[in-house]
Amino acid sequence: MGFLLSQLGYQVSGRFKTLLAPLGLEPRQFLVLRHVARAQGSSQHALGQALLIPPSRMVSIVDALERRGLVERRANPTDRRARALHLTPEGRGMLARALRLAAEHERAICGDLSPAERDQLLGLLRRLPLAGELVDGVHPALTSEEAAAS
Amino acid sequence: MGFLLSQLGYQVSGRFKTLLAPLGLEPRQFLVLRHVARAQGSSQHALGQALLIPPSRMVSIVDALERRGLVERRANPTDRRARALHLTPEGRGMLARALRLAAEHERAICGDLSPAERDQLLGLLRRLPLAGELVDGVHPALTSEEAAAS
DNA sequence: CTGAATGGTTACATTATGAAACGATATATA
DNA sequence: TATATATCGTTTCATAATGTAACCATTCAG
Repeated sequence: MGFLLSQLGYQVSGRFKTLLAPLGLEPRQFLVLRHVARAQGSSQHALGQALLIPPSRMVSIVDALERRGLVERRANPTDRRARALHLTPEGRGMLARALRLAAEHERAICGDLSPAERDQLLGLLRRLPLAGELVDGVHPALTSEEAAAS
Repeated sequence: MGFLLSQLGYQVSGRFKTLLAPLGLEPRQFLVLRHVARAQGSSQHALGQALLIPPSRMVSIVDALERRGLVERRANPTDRRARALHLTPEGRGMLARALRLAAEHERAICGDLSPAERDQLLGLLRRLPLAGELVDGVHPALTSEEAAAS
Protein backbone atom coordinates (compact mmCIF):
# COMPACT_ATOMS: atom_id res chain seq x y z
CA MET A 1 0.00 0.00 0.00
CA GLY A 2 2.72 2.44 0.97
CA PHE A 3 4.74 1.71 -2.11
CA LEU A 4 1.70 1.98 -4.34
CA LEU A 5 0.72 5.33 -2.89
CA SER A 6 4.24 6.61 -3.28
CA GLN A 7 4.42 5.42 -6.88
CA LEU A 8 1.04 6.84 -7.78
CA GLY A 9 1.74 10.17 -6.12
CA TYR A 10 4.95 10.51 -8.06
CA GLN A 11 3.27 9.63 -11.32
CA VAL A 12 0.37 11.96 -10.71
CA SER A 13 2.58 14.94 -9.98
CA GLY A 14 4.82 14.13 -12.91
CA ARG A 15 1.81 14.00 -15.18
CA PHE A 16 0.49 17.28 -13.96
CA LYS A 17 3.86 18.87 -14.52
CA THR A 18 4.03 17.75 -18.13
CA LEU A 19 0.43 18.72 -18.63
CA LEU A 20 1.18 22.24 -17.45
CA ALA A 21 4.44 22.49 -19.36
CA PRO A 22 2.90 23.73 -22.63
CA LEU A 23 1.69 26.78 -20.73
CA GLY A 24 5.20 27.37 -19.46
CA LEU A 25 3.90 27.00 -15.97
CA GLU A 26 5.32 24.83 -13.20
CA PRO A 27 3.06 23.20 -10.62
CA ARG A 28 4.40 25.41 -7.86
CA GLN A 29 3.83 28.50 -9.94
CA PHE A 30 0.32 27.31 -10.55
CA LEU A 31 -0.29 26.96 -6.83
CA VAL A 32 1.03 30.43 -6.13
CA LEU A 33 -0.94 31.93 -9.00
CA ARG A 34 -4.10 30.36 -7.71
CA HIS A 35 -3.50 31.64 -4.24
CA VAL A 36 -2.73 35.15 -5.40
CA ALA A 37 -6.03 35.10 -7.25
CA ARG A 38 -7.82 34.19 -4.06
CA ALA A 39 -6.08 36.77 -1.91
CA GLN A 40 -5.19 39.69 -4.11
CA GLY A 41 -2.83 42.18 -2.58
CA SER A 42 -1.34 39.85 -0.03
CA SER A 43 2.37 40.01 0.65
CA GLN A 44 4.90 37.39 -0.30
CA HIS A 45 5.32 36.62 3.36
CA ALA A 46 1.62 35.95 3.82
CA LEU A 47 1.69 33.79 0.75
CA GLY A 48 4.61 31.81 2.08
CA GLN A 49 2.83 31.43 5.39
CA ALA A 50 -0.29 30.09 3.73
CA LEU A 51 1.46 27.71 1.38
CA LEU A 52 4.33 26.94 3.76
CA ILE A 53 6.84 28.00 1.15
CA PRO A 54 10.08 29.48 2.54
CA PRO A 55 10.78 33.12 1.66
CA SER A 56 13.91 32.57 -0.38
CA ARG A 57 11.97 30.20 -2.57
CA MET A 58 9.07 32.53 -3.00
CA VAL A 59 11.32 35.17 -4.51
CA SER A 60 12.24 33.13 -7.55
CA ILE A 61 8.70 31.89 -8.02
CA VAL A 62 7.27 35.40 -8.03
CA ASP A 63 10.19 36.58 -10.14
CA ALA A 64 9.23 34.10 -12.81
CA LEU A 65 5.56 34.94 -12.65
CA GLU A 66 6.28 38.65 -12.85
CA ARG A 67 8.74 38.24 -15.70
CA ARG A 68 6.00 36.57 -17.68
CA GLY A 69 3.57 39.34 -16.84
CA LEU A 70 1.19 37.14 -14.90
CA VAL A 71 1.61 38.83 -11.56
CA GLU A 72 2.50 42.33 -10.42
CA ARG A 73 4.42 43.42 -7.36
CA ARG A 74 2.75 46.66 -6.40
CA ALA A 75 3.67 48.93 -3.55
CA ASN A 76 1.86 48.36 -0.33
CA PRO A 77 0.49 51.72 0.89
CA THR A 78 0.65 50.82 4.58
CA ASP A 79 3.99 49.02 4.67
CA ARG A 80 6.76 50.05 2.36
CA ARG A 81 8.70 46.87 3.00
CA ALA A 82 6.03 44.55 1.71
CA ARG A 83 4.95 43.99 -1.88
CA ALA A 84 1.29 43.64 -2.69
CA LEU A 85 0.81 40.85 -5.22
CA HIS A 86 -1.82 41.24 -7.89
CA LEU A 87 -2.89 39.17 -10.85
CA THR A 88 -2.66 40.82 -14.24
CA PRO A 89 -5.30 40.16 -16.88
CA GLU A 90 -2.81 37.81 -18.51
CA GLY A 91 -2.41 36.07 -15.18
CA ARG A 92 -6.12 35.62 -14.94
CA GLY A 93 -6.26 34.11 -18.40
CA MET A 94 -3.36 31.82 -17.64
CA LEU A 95 -4.97 30.67 -14.44
CA ALA A 96 -8.20 29.88 -16.27
CA ARG A 97 -6.33 27.82 -18.82
CA ALA A 98 -4.40 26.02 -16.10
CA LEU A 99 -7.57 25.25 -14.21
CA ARG A 100 -9.07 23.77 -17.33
CA LEU A 101 -6.03 21.53 -17.69
CA ALA A 102 -6.25 20.57 -14.05
CA ALA A 103 -9.85 19.46 -14.53
CA GLU A 104 -8.77 17.41 -17.50
CA HIS A 105 -6.00 15.92 -15.42
CA GLU A 106 -8.52 15.00 -12.77
CA ARG A 107 -10.65 13.13 -15.25
CA ALA A 108 -7.63 11.35 -16.66
CA ILE A 109 -6.55 10.22 -13.22
CA CYS A 110 -9.89 8.77 -12.27
CA GLY A 111 -10.34 6.93 -15.54
CA ASP A 112 -13.48 4.87 -15.69
CA LEU A 113 -14.30 5.06 -12.01
CA SER A 114 -17.95 5.83 -11.46
CA PRO A 115 -18.76 8.93 -9.41
CA ALA A 116 -19.71 6.68 -6.52
CA GLU A 117 -16.45 4.81 -6.71
CA ARG A 118 -14.57 8.06 -6.94
CA ASP A 119 -16.21 9.28 -3.75
CA GLN A 120 -15.51 5.98 -2.09
CA LEU A 121 -11.85 6.23 -3.00
CA LEU A 122 -11.63 9.79 -1.76
CA GLY A 123 -13.31 8.79 1.48
CA LEU A 124 -10.92 5.94 2.09
CA LEU A 125 -7.87 8.05 1.31
CA ARG A 126 -9.03 10.75 3.68
CA ARG A 127 -9.35 8.20 6.44
CA LEU A 128 -5.66 7.38 6.27
CA PRO A 129 -3.83 8.80 9.27
CA LEU A 130 -1.40 10.68 7.04
CA ALA A 131 -4.28 12.54 5.45
CA GLY A 132 -4.81 14.24 8.79
CA GLU A 133 -1.40 15.86 8.55
CA LEU A 134 -2.09 17.45 5.22
CA VAL A 135 -2.98 21.10 5.07
CA ASP A 136 -5.53 22.04 2.48
CA GLY A 137 -3.94 23.44 -0.66
CA VAL A 138 -0.43 22.97 0.69
CA HIS A 139 1.88 20.55 -1.01
CA PRO A 140 4.43 19.10 1.41
CA ALA A 141 7.05 18.96 -1.32
CA LEU A 142 7.27 22.73 -1.19
CA THR A 143 7.35 22.92 2.55
CA SER A 144 10.49 23.53 4.55
CA GLU A 145 11.03 21.59 7.78
CA GLU A 146 10.88 24.80 9.71
CA ALA A 147 7.68 26.04 8.13
CA ALA A 148 6.05 22.67 8.57
CA ALA A 149 6.87 22.60 12.27
CA SER A 150 5.22 25.90 13.04
CA MET B 1 -8.00 13.68 -6.20
CA GLY B 2 -4.77 14.32 -8.04
CA PHE B 3 -3.55 16.74 -5.45
CA LEU B 4 -4.48 14.41 -2.63
CA LEU B 5 -2.67 11.48 -4.21
CA SER B 6 0.39 13.60 -4.78
CA GLN B 7 0.37 14.88 -1.22
CA LEU B 8 -0.15 11.44 0.26
CA GLY B 9 2.53 9.86 -1.87
CA TYR B 10 5.00 12.48 -0.79
CA GLN B 11 4.13 12.03 2.86
CA VAL B 12 4.26 8.25 2.64
CA SER B 13 7.69 8.19 1.09
CA GLY B 14 8.97 10.80 3.50
CA ARG B 15 7.72 8.75 6.40
CA PHE B 16 9.34 5.62 5.12
CA LYS B 17 12.60 7.47 4.71
CA THR B 18 12.64 8.68 8.30
CA LEU B 19 11.55 5.26 9.49
CA LEU B 20 14.50 3.67 7.73
CA ALA B 21 16.94 6.36 8.80
CA PRO B 22 17.85 4.77 12.16
CA LEU B 23 19.17 1.79 10.23
CA GLY B 24 21.31 4.12 8.16
CA LEU B 25 19.47 2.90 5.10
CA GLU B 26 17.88 4.99 2.40
CA PRO B 27 14.72 3.83 0.60
CA ARG B 28 16.59 3.30 -2.63
CA GLN B 29 19.25 1.27 -0.87
CA PHE B 30 16.49 -0.79 0.66
CA LEU B 31 15.04 -1.49 -2.76
CA VAL B 32 18.39 -2.56 -4.13
CA LEU B 33 19.15 -4.66 -1.10
CA ARG B 34 15.85 -6.44 -1.45
CA HIS B 35 16.40 -7.12 -5.09
CA VAL B 36 19.91 -8.43 -4.56
CA ALA B 37 18.48 -10.82 -2.00
CA ARG B 38 16.02 -12.11 -4.56
CA ALA B 39 18.54 -12.46 -7.37
CA GLN B 40 21.89 -13.22 -5.79
CA GLY B 41 24.83 -12.96 -8.12
CA SER B 42 23.20 -10.68 -10.63
CA SER B 43 25.21 -7.88 -12.16
CA GLN B 44 24.73 -4.19 -11.51
CA HIS B 45 23.50 -3.84 -15.03
CA ALA B 46 20.82 -6.48 -14.56
CA LEU B 47 19.83 -4.79 -11.34
CA GLY B 48 19.55 -1.47 -13.05
CA GLN B 49 17.48 -3.05 -15.78
CA ALA B 50 15.08 -4.57 -13.31
CA LEU B 51 14.70 -1.49 -11.15
CA LEU B 52 15.12 1.00 -14.01
CA ILE B 53 17.95 2.70 -12.19
CA PRO B 54 20.58 4.25 -14.49
CA PRO B 55 24.08 2.76 -14.25
CA SER B 56 25.87 5.82 -12.98
CA ARG B 57 23.46 5.95 -10.10
CA MET B 58 23.80 2.31 -9.28
CA VAL B 59 27.50 2.75 -8.65
CA SER B 60 27.08 5.02 -5.67
CA ILE B 61 24.24 2.96 -4.25
CA VAL B 62 26.24 -0.24 -4.36
CA ASP B 63 29.30 1.65 -3.12
CA ALA B 64 27.39 2.66 -0.01
CA LEU B 65 26.01 -0.81 0.58
CA GLU B 66 29.40 -2.39 0.15
CA ARG B 67 31.11 0.15 2.40
CA ARG B 68 28.72 -0.83 5.15
CA GLY B 69 29.40 -4.50 4.56
CA LEU B 70 25.86 -5.35 3.47
CA VAL B 71 26.67 -6.39 -0.06
CA GLU B 72 29.70 -7.88 -1.78
CA ARG B 73 30.94 -7.30 -5.30
CA ARG B 74 32.37 -10.66 -6.24
CA ALA B 75 34.05 -11.58 -9.47
CA ASN B 76 31.83 -13.09 -12.10
CA PRO B 77 33.47 -16.31 -13.34
CA THR B 78 31.97 -16.11 -16.82
CA ASP B 79 32.32 -12.37 -17.45
CA ARG B 80 35.22 -10.47 -16.01
CA ARG B 81 33.58 -7.13 -16.73
CA ALA B 82 30.58 -7.76 -14.56
CA ARG B 83 30.38 -7.86 -10.79
CA ALA B 84 28.29 -10.52 -9.11
CA LEU B 85 26.39 -8.95 -6.23
CA HIS B 86 25.84 -10.99 -3.10
CA LEU B 87 24.29 -10.29 0.24
CA THR B 88 26.54 -10.68 3.26
CA PRO B 89 25.15 -12.10 6.50
CA GLU B 90 25.01 -8.52 7.80
CA GLY B 91 23.08 -7.58 4.70
CA ARG B 92 20.62 -10.33 5.35
CA GLY B 93 20.12 -9.14 8.92
CA MET B 94 19.72 -5.58 7.80
CA LEU B 95 17.16 -6.56 5.21
CA ALA B 96 15.18 -8.48 7.81
CA ARG B 97 15.13 -5.46 10.10
CA ALA B 98 14.14 -3.17 7.25
CA LEU B 99 11.34 -5.50 6.22
CA ARG B 100 10.04 -5.47 9.76
CA LEU B 101 10.01 -1.68 9.69
CA ALA B 102 8.27 -1.73 6.34
CA ALA B 103 5.53 -3.92 7.76
CA GLU B 104 5.15 -1.50 10.63
CA HIS B 105 5.01 1.35 8.16
CA GLU B 106 2.27 -0.43 6.31
CA ARG B 107 0.17 -0.76 9.41
CA ALA B 108 0.73 2.87 10.29
CA ILE B 109 -0.37 4.00 6.85
CA CYS B 110 -3.59 2.05 6.86
CA GLY B 111 -4.55 3.15 10.35
CA ASP B 112 -7.91 1.83 11.44
CA LEU B 113 -9.04 0.64 8.05
CA SER B 114 -10.55 -2.81 8.27
CA PRO B 115 -8.95 -5.50 6.10
CA ALA B 116 -11.96 -5.30 3.79
CA GLU B 117 -11.63 -1.56 3.44
CA ARG B 118 -7.94 -1.92 2.86
CA ASP B 119 -8.58 -4.34 0.01
CA GLN B 120 -11.22 -2.04 -1.36
CA LEU B 121 -8.82 0.87 -1.33
CA LEU B 122 -6.11 -1.18 -3.01
CA GLY B 123 -8.58 -2.33 -5.63
CA LEU B 124 -9.70 1.18 -6.44
CA LEU B 125 -6.16 2.50 -6.61
CA ARG B 126 -5.17 -0.28 -8.97
CA ARG B 127 -8.01 0.61 -11.26
CA LEU B 128 -6.61 4.07 -11.84
CA PRO B 129 -5.15 4.36 -15.33
CA LEU B 130 -1.82 5.47 -13.96
CA ALA B 131 -1.53 2.26 -11.98
CA GLY B 132 -1.22 0.45 -15.28
CA GLU B 133 1.99 2.25 -16.01
CA LEU B 134 3.68 1.17 -12.83
CA VAL B 135 6.15 -1.64 -12.93
CA ASP B 136 6.08 -3.95 -9.97
CA GLY B 137 8.78 -3.11 -7.45
CA VAL B 138 10.04 -0.19 -9.50
CA HIS B 139 9.74 3.29 -8.09
CA PRO B 140 9.43 5.90 -10.84
CA ALA B 141 11.39 8.42 -8.79
CA LEU B 142 14.51 6.37 -9.44
CA THR B 143 14.02 5.81 -13.13
CA SER B 144 15.62 7.91 -15.79
CA GLU B 145 13.62 9.02 -18.82
CA GLU B 146 15.73 6.82 -20.99
CA ALA B 147 15.36 3.73 -18.86
CA ALA B 148 11.63 4.28 -18.54
CA ALA B 149 11.19 4.53 -22.29
CA SER B 150 12.85 1.22 -23.07
C1' DC C 1 15.34 57.74 19.86
C1' DT C 2 17.23 53.35 20.09
C1' DG C 3 17.04 48.38 19.61
C1' DA C 4 14.60 44.44 18.02
C1' DA C 5 11.75 42.40 14.56
C1' DT C 6 9.99 41.94 9.74
C1' DG C 7 9.61 41.69 4.46
C1' DG C 8 12.21 40.86 0.72
C1' DT C 9 16.51 39.82 -1.52
C1' DT C 10 21.01 38.00 -2.39
C1' DA C 11 25.12 35.07 -1.82
C1' DC C 12 26.83 30.83 -0.88
C1' DA C 13 27.47 26.05 0.08
C1' DT C 14 25.43 21.65 -0.46
C1' DT C 15 23.29 18.04 -2.77
C1' DA C 16 21.12 15.30 -6.44
C1' DT C 17 21.03 14.40 -10.95
C1' DG C 18 22.12 12.48 -15.85
C1' DA C 19 24.94 12.67 -20.05
C1' DA C 20 28.99 11.51 -21.83
C1' DA C 21 33.68 9.92 -21.97
C1' DC C 22 36.52 6.17 -20.54
C1' DG C 23 38.99 1.53 -19.83
C1' DA C 24 38.47 -3.18 -19.68
C1' DT C 25 36.35 -7.04 -21.48
C1' DA C 26 33.30 -9.70 -24.40
C1' DT C 27 31.03 -10.81 -28.76
C1' DA C 28 30.27 -10.71 -33.66
C1' DT C 29 32.10 -10.49 -38.18
C1' DA C 30 35.24 -10.91 -41.82
C1' DT D 1 42.84 -14.75 -36.43
C1' DA D 2 42.04 -9.84 -36.73
C1' DT D 3 38.97 -6.19 -36.35
C1' DA D 4 34.92 -3.78 -35.24
C1' DT D 5 31.18 -3.28 -32.19
C1' DA D 6 28.74 -3.74 -27.92
C1' DT D 7 28.65 -4.17 -22.91
C1' DC D 8 29.79 -3.41 -17.79
C1' DG D 9 31.23 -0.52 -14.53
C1' DT D 10 33.28 3.81 -13.31
C1' DT D 11 34.50 8.58 -13.33
C1' DT D 12 34.02 13.26 -14.78
C1' DC D 13 31.46 17.14 -15.57
C1' DA D 14 27.83 20.41 -15.98
C1' DT D 15 23.39 21.53 -14.29
C1' DA D 16 19.61 22.37 -11.25
C1' DA D 17 17.28 22.50 -6.70
C1' DT D 18 17.61 23.52 -2.21
C1' DG D 19 18.23 25.88 2.59
C1' DT D 20 21.01 28.95 5.62
C1' DA D 21 22.73 32.97 6.65
C1' DA D 22 23.87 37.56 5.78
C1' DC D 23 21.96 41.81 4.16
C1' DC D 24 19.18 46.32 3.43
C1' DA D 25 15.26 48.93 4.15
C1' DT D 26 11.54 49.58 6.96
C1' DT D 27 8.50 49.08 10.93
C1' DC D 28 7.41 48.50 15.67
C1' DA D 29 8.21 48.50 20.79
C1' DG D 30 10.06 50.45 24.71
